[in-house]
Amino acid sequence: MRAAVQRRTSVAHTAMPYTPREIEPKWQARWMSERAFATDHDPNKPKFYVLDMFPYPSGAGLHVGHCEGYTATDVLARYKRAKGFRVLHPMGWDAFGLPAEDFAIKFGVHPHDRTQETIANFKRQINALGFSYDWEHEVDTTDPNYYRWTQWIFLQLFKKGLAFQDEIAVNWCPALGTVLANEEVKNGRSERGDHPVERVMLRQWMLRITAYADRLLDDLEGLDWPTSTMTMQREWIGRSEGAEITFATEIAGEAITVFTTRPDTLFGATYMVLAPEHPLVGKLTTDAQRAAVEQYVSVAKNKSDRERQEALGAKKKTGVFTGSFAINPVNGAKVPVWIADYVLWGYGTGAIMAVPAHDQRDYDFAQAFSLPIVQVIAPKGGGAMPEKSAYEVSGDDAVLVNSGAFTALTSGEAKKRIVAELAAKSVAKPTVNYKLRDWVFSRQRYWGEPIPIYFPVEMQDPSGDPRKGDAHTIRYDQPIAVSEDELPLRLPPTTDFKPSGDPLGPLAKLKDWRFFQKDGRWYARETNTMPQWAGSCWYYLRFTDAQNAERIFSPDREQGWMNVDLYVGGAEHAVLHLLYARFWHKVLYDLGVVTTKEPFAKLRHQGMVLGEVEYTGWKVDGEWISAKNVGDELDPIEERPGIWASVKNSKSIAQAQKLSESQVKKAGEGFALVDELTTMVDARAHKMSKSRGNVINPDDVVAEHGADALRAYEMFMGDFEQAKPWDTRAIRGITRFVNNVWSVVFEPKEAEGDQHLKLRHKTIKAVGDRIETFKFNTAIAALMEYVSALQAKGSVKADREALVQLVAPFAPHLAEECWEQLGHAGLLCKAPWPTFEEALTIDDVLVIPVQVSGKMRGTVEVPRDATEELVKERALAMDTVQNALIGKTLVKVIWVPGKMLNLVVK
RNA sequence: GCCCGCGUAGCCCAACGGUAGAGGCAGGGGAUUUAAAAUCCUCAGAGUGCGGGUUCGAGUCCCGCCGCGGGCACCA
Repeated sequence: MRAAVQRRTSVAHTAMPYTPREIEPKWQARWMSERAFATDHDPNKPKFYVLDMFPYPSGAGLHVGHCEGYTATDVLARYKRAKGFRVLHPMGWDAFGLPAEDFAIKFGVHPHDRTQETIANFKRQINALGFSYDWEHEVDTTDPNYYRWTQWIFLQLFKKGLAFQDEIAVNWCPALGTVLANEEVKNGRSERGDHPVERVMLRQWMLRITAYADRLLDDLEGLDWPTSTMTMQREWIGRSEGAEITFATEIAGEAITVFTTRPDTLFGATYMVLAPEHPLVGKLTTDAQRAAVEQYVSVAKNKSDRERQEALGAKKKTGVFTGSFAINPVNGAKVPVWIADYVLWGYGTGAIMAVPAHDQRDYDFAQAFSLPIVQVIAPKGGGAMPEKSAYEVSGDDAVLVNSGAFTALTSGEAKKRIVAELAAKSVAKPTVNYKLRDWVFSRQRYWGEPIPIYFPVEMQDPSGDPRKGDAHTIRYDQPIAVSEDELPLRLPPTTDFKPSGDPLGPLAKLKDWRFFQKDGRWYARETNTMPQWAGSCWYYLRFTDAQNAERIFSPDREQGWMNVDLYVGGAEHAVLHLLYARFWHKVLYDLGVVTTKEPFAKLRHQGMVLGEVEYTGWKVDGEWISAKNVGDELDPIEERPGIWASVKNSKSIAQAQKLSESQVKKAGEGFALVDELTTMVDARAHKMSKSRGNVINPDDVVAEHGADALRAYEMFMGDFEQAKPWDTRAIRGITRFVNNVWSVVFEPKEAEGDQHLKLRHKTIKAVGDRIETFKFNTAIAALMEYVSALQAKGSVKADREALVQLVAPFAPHLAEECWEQLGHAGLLCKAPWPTFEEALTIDDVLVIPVQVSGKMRGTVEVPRDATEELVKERALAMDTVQNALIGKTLVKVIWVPGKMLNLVVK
């Protein structure tokens, strides 16, 4: 009998189990068939444009890091829809770029085909997570209907003189077969692939982003962006105010102009330095010095950025004297002119006045070559000067010394006066400089947007054919825009994508495409393509009207949706993508194509999702050593058994040994071997990487726990913007939570009366507030509390409905299934957000902490509107308070209404 | 070297300047089970990296350090 009852109970449980594997596809299919997330363009509703940084669809598929950002935007999108907003929540593909092309070279699959495969896989993964994207607004940067407009924008840049060609020293990466933007080079190596980069002179397309430097800087003001990102953009633009000052030389008619931010230190300029590339180098070099100078210049020019970097690390400065002198315009002093590669040709005028007393770099150089150091600035009101370094203080805290008529002025005042005096003699002018350089916009690869430009071809023999290799000259100096009605200029089909080492790129090999005849004349197309950044510079605009076949987008749509209300993506794009997109946006604004000055009103970066916490012990020759004796990790080598590192203060190599939790024990601040408590081990989470083997694949998590659990877990892990480790065990907590929500709805326990009324209203308020403030982890914590209460004490229907609605943004499939169970025929994602009454979120009885001189002595329970008198009276009635008052005099009472009481005694 | 962020129970993380604990993981005990898993109940656990300061009161604000992570790096 008993067994029979048991069985029946267990049957009742299994009759309606929570099976994400079934309900998730069910609701995904329903959402799709009902076009549940089709964008509502109703202008009478408030708008909310919530955007993810669209991904490059890599072959590796979606990453749990993507999921975090996409879940956050999806939570907001679903929440805002429920709050009555019309929401634009699109997704697309930043699909041009090197990996597909490299894959093509390796496996012979056309980049287009490969890209479509990887897009399909990404889309499958995204849909499996139940994100509410409107695929009717999808864009693909490699689609000719999209890049047609990327090319159109390029032509507008060209017509405005913002796209131009230049012969410049570029970062040529032989391994990648292309040039790279300055931004794509780190420590003299390519950011992508970590290959060496060389400096070579090449004809390049450039975009004049520097013309927008001030606006890119000024318009940051007022954006709701992370301060760190704003700071990085400001520093990247690097606006710096100073003056250009001209020094006469010994050669008539040849003067050296320098840029300085410290004209107040002019009396301390004891030598000058020209960059090795400076055009005056040859003229100023004396015969006696010529051999040495030529030697130095040729070495410097061939130095890779990597080598320059290493020289910087060593703090060793190199240089050579030209043999000639310049005249300091402020005091007529003769100063020697040197050449050194610590002066950059690309910044300012490529020449400096060196003030070793007040600039550390000049100081180091002067020390190395025994050049004079003259102090001209001192701390205001006396004070210590550094003994072995430059004194770099300026402004009102520093005054001039040894500076003729300007002595005793503050540094700030002297800057103005000296420039004014020299300006009157036309040897100085106030100048602003930027670190920002113009943007190198051409790439020598196949898989990118063709640049819609062609050039006249001059044939040596007028009847010759350049396609056959007949002698000809391409007039690169006469670029012609492809007519707008001929766009898109399609990428020609080919099977040969291999970079040839030829800076013209693979397209140059397609002679039938490259050369064409018009009105009896030959022309040659530009064979470089655009960089991957191009497509992402304006995709957020196309999203508003992705299927428009006639124009880039309709003005109605642009005005109806821009600017982006919330933009979410990785901090790695803090400078590059965000700066480039802002630049294009401003150009489009000037053209009247868009109506907002800035594209992204609010920006948030998701924190990195790290791998699981790992315990790592270190061994040298089979013996354990403490982790603190281990130096830097060595460069990763594929397929090695452990990770290797140098050992501090020795030539030994340590090998990493992965340890299980049972092999380690907490010891003081860190962890040690359980058998050897003095040997410390590393306990930390590492970045997910293939080589470390700690990558979590979302597909696996969905298969095991379901999409809702993955979504909710990603939101629960910790602060959205902070890095946090993955914890496979901790997902269980979320799985339990999801199950609990399920059982509250499917195995309801009726409560006697609406006993959760206040908790319900508090929870509705809390979840809404926390979604809006990006505190998703605490929103879920509030829901966990609520669900626990409903499980423990039973619920009424209003509880169950509120719970399901509040859970919906995080676990939408579960919520839809529950909503249906609660008797609703329509979709939950179409239902309005629950409301709360403020009065019901406030407690009637308060527990007031009582302190005596700041120390906790207990609490008193009082009505919500209790006065100070009442609380004080009850507090004084407590023994713990009385004991603390013995022998003391009450001098002050701090009463924070509704919060706490503090009795201050002496 | 400079800039930014972060250091709170074994772990992940909460906490308008006002009772250090919301939530989760792991752990102990118990219930259920032939057993295990799952589930439920329950218990315990830190004084907030270190040193100063401001305050009636500091995890929170200020100063100086240490550690971790990220970014920048000869920009005159």
